[in-house]
Amino acid sequence: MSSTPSGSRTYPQIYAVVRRIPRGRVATYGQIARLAERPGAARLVGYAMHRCPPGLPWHRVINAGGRISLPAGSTGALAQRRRLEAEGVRFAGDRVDLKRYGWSPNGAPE
DNA sequence: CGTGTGACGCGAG
DNA sequence: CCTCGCGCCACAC
Repeated sequence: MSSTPSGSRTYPQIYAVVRRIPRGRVATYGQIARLAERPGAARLVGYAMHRCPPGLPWHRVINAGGRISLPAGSTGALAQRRRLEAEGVRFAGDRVDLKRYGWSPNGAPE
């Protein structure tokens, strides 16, 4: 237990965390990495998201700056923003207020 | 079986 | 506000 040989479990773990993000809320890569028991591996989350399987609310994952990481103007970025707005997430310019829409893994029911 | 790399994070200048 | 650089880990070639 203490040493969770997550090893190859890392990806599934990341996906599991992303799936837990409630609708209308967003989580940052670093936060997900931490919840996936891989603190500091934010890049891994990004890597995992790049390979995200279908059915995953990948659009609820943004960077710590509250911005969409995908290249601005790219199809993915536009799709992500559109989905978030469809869930009630408002954008301040090209940024999201994490204080307001940031997901609290501890108990914050929406 | 080694190297590079990437939807990141953050301190410093 | 910006840029620069290091750390980080699994996966692709």
